Amino acid sequence: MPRAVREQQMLDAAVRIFGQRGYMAASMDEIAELAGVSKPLVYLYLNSKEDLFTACIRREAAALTAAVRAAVRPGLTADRQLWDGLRAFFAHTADHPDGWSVLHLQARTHGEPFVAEVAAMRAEIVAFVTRLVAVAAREAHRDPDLPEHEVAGLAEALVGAAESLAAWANATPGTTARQAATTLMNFAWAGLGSLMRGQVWTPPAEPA
Amino acid sequence: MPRAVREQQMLDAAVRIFGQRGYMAASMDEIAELAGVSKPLVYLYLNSKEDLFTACIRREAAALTAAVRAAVRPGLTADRQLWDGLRAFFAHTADHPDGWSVLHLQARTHGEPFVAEVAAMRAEIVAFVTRLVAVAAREAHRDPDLPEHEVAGLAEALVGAAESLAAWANATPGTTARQAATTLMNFAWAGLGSLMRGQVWTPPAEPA
Amino acid sequence: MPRAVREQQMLDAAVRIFGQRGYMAASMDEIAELAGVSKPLVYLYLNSKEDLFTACIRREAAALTAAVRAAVRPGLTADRQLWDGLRAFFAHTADHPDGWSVLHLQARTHGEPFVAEVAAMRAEIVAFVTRLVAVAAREAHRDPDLPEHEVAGLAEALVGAAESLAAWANATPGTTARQAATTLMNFAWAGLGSLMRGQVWTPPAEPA
Amino acid sequence: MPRAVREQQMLDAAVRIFGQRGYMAASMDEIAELAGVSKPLVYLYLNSKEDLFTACIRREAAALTAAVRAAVRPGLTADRQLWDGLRAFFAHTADHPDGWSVLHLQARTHGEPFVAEVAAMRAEIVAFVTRLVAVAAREAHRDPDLPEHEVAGLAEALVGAAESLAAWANATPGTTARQAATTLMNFAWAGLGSLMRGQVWTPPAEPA
DNA sequence: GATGAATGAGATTTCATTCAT
DNA sequence: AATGAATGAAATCTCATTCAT
Repeated sequence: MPRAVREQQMLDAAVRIFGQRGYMAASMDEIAELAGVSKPLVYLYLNSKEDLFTACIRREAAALTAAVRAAVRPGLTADRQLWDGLRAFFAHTADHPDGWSVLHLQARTHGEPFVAEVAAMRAEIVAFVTRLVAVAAREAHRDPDLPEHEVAGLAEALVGAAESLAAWANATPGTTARQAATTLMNFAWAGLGSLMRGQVWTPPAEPA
Repeated sequence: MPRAVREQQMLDAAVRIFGQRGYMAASMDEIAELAGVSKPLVYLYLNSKEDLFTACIRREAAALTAAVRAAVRPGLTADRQLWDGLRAFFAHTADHPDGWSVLHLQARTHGEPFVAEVAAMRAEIVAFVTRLVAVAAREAHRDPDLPEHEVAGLAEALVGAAESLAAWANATPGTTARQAATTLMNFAWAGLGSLMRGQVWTPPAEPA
Repeated sequence: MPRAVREQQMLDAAVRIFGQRGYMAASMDEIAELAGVSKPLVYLYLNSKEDLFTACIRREAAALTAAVRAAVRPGLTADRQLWDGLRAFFAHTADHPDGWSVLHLQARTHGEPFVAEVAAMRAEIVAFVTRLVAVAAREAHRDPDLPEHEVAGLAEALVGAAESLAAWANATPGTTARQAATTLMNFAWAGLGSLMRGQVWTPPAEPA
Repeated sequence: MPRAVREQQMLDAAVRIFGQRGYMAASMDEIAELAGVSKPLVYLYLNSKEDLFTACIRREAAALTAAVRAAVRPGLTADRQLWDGLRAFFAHTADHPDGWSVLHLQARTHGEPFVAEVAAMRAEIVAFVTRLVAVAAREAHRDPDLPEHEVAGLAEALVGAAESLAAWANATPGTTARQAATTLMNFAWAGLGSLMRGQVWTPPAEPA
């Protein structure tokens, strides 16, 4: 059996085990067994547990961003782009729960190298959302512009909300990607719209 | 030295080590050493690594919910309650990064018993937020009511956004709890307000 | 059982196994079994295979130099000091063949850290012999002095001859430490004496 | 490429790796790679790691003895034969450090089969030196003859001194084969000469 | 003649956990 | 109440060796 095929089988198995058990609790024995190969072969192809985990992160991150990118058509309006992207995001995470667990849970809890790996992907998504918010602001002729730091915070909040809803949708039976996306669009787009019209929420004055 | 004090010292050490290394990478040796006691004593008081971790989760969850509860005054308006709660949340997570790491990262990545433990706390917070959304709907005389499933999704999204902002605020120097809360209120309250006024975002029709 | 005692038992076992099998072929399992303890205890006390081997080298080197030093009385003539030292050397290596194997064979074949460790001991012995040669030269009123580089080479040769004879004596039944020492003294002291009297061996001229 | 050539390339690589890493630390992978062939080919030609190491020992031993033998002309005086042999020995070991490491260090530290292999070569050299000592005794008309056991010990000591000086000369920059040979001749030949004239070193009487 | 693919066995090391005192 | 001493079990990783082609 050619090497490339075997390697994908190993990554499949590794994503499943890492996603369910976590990085440290996963054992190379178990991964090799699930992949249907011997342990030395895993080491021959993937070098070490750390490299194997990194390879999983990269593959799953690439798959997720590819799915989102494929769904978004740059010519459309900002809200339509966001809607399409969100649906693709929720659909992909629902279809690949172990991959999503690797990216969202496992990779972020096990030390710098992995955190950096997944942070790169997340930064890409946050940048995409930030771009959409800016486009929306332009479309709404907002004046003056939103401060940059504020935009970053908003994008961060939106992405966090999406991540959280992905887990919730997966755990709540009968919740489709379409519904999750609708909920988030209702929540976010109206909020953004209000912001664009200058309707900010003013915090109460601090007591002396 | 009385037992209760020793036990708290052990939990302090355990939260620090678990929060920084993760559940599996943390060693009982290191925890005992940091607590300044011998390992058998840790076992005498806390039984096992699993029990010790569970005790950590419970203590940190109780501390976080207590901090939020103490900040919220039931008599005030819904937005004021949410604002006060968010500020308390961001302040507490910023002040107890290891405890927050245990709750938000570690406990959710290491198997059922711990996931269930932290899910209970999260459910409590989501219920609190859900109550606030319902109150807001009543205050806005919204008619007809938002469907229950939709409210749950909104609360979930809001909590997720808050969790995400907590991590972002901790990682971005110069971002205070007050700023994080303001950003989130701007994002969320305006969105909720629009929703209350019936301004929903309508998804495009599916292609046949 | 107190720690110090157990540690010596482990070193005894380790010297035996290392001496017979070599550093790499020796397994920690075998050493632990011979010492009558579990493997983790060996690691608890001695840290690692490398540290354990280093500890063996140090202990055996200290024992050998102590034996030689104890036998030499500084007040006596140079030839008497050499004779006493050699007898102690041959006796000790005959009594501790595994220790001698560790020092002479194993430590010198397994990488820098160990080579350096045993080189320190050897340097001490070579220095002692060099001192004796210098004393002998003074006693013989040799004039002019032997060049320094030449003295170093002589000491090196003498120590090498002794090391070689130690192995030979151990492998040849019926050869006592006294006999080995006599052979070497006959060989070396006469040679030194001739040198002192200026009877050098002159190499033939090189052909052009 | 003809088999004999390939085999020599493999042995070249093996001697280098064995000489630098030691028998156990050397991996067949590395040897095959350095030889520029695949691992199965090494097994096809040389059978096993043990056989490969044995082949290395035999080749290097043959090369060393051949070099010495080629330098010695039987018709000359005993001291001239010794001098020529020593110079060839020091030159060869300096030119082939990995081969010398295999013979002098590695082969003697890794169990019976290899020890026996190299002992055979050493015995040949000792026999050659023994013959020279006997010739020298005849030339000096010594009477009575040196006891056989004593001659064996002297030859052993001389060979050991040479081995030791070889390592010393290699490690001391600026020391040529000629210088090492001169040092050893001065040390040894004068000693032998004295012995031949009956000037033995008499050990002190044992105390009761 | 030559190799890519594959593995059984065993190496060092770590860790949660328990006695005896 | 507290601990020094000790271990069974399992982790990652390496290596000599063999097929099928």
